[in-house]
Amino acid sequence: MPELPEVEVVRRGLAAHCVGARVGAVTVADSRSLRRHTEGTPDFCARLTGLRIADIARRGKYLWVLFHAQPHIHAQQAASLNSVADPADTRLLEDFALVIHLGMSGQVLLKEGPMPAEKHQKIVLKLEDATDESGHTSPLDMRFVDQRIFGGMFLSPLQAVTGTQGQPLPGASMSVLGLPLIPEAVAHIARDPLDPHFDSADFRRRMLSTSTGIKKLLLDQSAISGVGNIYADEALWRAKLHYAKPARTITPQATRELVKACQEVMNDALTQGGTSFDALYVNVNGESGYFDRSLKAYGQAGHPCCRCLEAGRTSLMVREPFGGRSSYRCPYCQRKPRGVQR
DNA sequence: ATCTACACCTGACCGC
DNA sequence: TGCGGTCAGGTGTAGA
Repeated sequence: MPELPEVEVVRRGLAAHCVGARVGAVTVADSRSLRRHTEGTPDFCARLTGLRIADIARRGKYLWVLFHAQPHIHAQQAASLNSVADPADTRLLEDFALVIHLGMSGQVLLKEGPMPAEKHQKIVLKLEDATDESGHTSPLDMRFVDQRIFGGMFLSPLQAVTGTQGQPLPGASMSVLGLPLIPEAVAHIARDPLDPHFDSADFRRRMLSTSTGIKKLLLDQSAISGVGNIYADEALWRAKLHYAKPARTITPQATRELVKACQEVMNDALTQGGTSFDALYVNVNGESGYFDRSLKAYGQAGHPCCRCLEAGRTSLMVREPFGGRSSYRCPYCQRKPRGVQR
């Protein structure tokens, strides 16, 4: 299941190979992957064809591709700036972005054209002038593959943002004519804990203004983004917090430790997931090696809590229903708060 | 207004 | 062997 670290691995792979490439033919094999593109498949294909990729950005689990403005628009913008039209000027971008969400099972693969189609291949963008492993330019397919079709692609207008939402994103220029921009569809997403401009004061305000439990808030992408069910359980285990502890009862110190736990667990996953894209293949299916080796809570029901084991105790991790899904915790380290049903 | 419930999907797995 | 039921779970929205 792709959460923030997996999406960032994809972003880095795409940035390395696709920036500077030009979009050729666009093929949509399954329009359900364009569910969120309300203008329809032909519009999607027509607007992308011919654009040159300027950058790849990410916030939380959302990923998006920025394009250089097409030549005639570029010339208009340059004229209004009273400057020389320079096609290499990355400030001059198309006014929409290609937004990608991997959902539960989405992958973005980069393959050389003749390779056989993947089983659940939904959308293919032919790229000219992509960058191969040896740094040379070559044609490449960007393939969106998605078994369960919870993810998808769509075009979303770029809009100006202000305040901390307007600080630059890591690893990607998002500025057009000096204005910070973000796709409309992503504007409600909070900055993630690996973002240098993550707004911890705002997250704290959200904690104090709700009556819900802490895990629910961790999964709320408008409060803190990039955290899914797996990393929420891992972070709560590291911070020794019960998932149902009311967020407003958590101390400022414990809040800092929880945010730090989110950062650490996702950085660990990023370090391990980031090792696997030496081939011309952007690894994206959330089953990086991290899953097998390093999970301390998620999926560990019946196994000893390793922190308790080190302290000479034997507590077995438990799985409990949580909002129609599952939550994993140590019954000793993550005690149920008083007054909480479950 | 805020919160809950469900729809969207496919494949693996389990019990009969 | 097969077949129905359950689970996995991020997101947006309809409904309470």
